[in-house]
Amino acid sequence: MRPKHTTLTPQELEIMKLVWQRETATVRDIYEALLEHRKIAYTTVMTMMKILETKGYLKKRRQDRAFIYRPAHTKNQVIGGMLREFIDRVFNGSAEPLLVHLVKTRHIREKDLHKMARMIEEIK
Amino acid sequence: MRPKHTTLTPQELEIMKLVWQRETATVRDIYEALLEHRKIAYTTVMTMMKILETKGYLKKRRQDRAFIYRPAHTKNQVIGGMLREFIDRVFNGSAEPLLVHLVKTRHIREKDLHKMARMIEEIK
DNA sequence: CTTGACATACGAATTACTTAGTACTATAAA
DNA sequence: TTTATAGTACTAAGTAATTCGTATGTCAAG
Repeated sequence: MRPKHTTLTPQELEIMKLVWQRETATVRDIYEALLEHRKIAYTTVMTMMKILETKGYLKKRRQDRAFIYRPAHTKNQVIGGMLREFIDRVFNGSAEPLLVHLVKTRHIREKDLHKMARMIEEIK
Repeated sequence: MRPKHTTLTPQELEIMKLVWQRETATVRDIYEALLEHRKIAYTTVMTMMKILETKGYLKKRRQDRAFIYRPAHTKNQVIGGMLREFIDRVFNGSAEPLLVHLVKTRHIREKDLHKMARMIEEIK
């Protein structure tokens, strides 16, 4: 059976970001990183990481007593998928109105656009 | 008390889009529009629109027997807020990596970037 | 006046998300 | 060997999101 949609929820994404930073991580690693910013229980982190494994975002492997987790996909793959889903849902699939928003709300500046134009030149 | 976060969920957004298109709408209007694409109960739509009113996205006014709903905020305001929230959550607040994604995945084309550059010129 | 159509009000059921407690196991230190 | 520590497994509970059913009221047509 297909794993449905299973998009990353906010808390799941927060954990994934930490794992991507590290390439590899234990529950304790992530637990301690999260603790810097907010109160959370160790078992909560464990549950989340187990869910992430079930959803196919993390792979685990036993090392001594603990599990070592690593990302199943690159950050670019996953973030790219989230971006596509967002554009589909909010902008009906076309990126141009998104860009209009970025420009009009000054989220993006002229010099960044120029930087992008240069980037396109390099790609092709 | 502050209204918490109350971001638009996917189904709520779907309804809001239809109301924005119409400026003003009854439950029946939206119900019939949604029916074109999927099976849904009239009361489901009613509940959703009531929630949208509670969250402050819709305003209602009685006309004869039925309520007439209208948007409490413009589409640009709300979509802009969603975009900002997305950028914060996924890209830690900076729009530039988002742009990089758009370019690399060919979601956005060179000519659109040029169009944007021209738009910036007009703004300032 | 009765009845059918159409509206709201209320509430319930299901699923997903988020958090965390308790029980159990294995290792390492005393 | 006993015990403290650090790990997993299992379970539960609360809230939000999504869907829809039943009860009820009102108006208009017959």
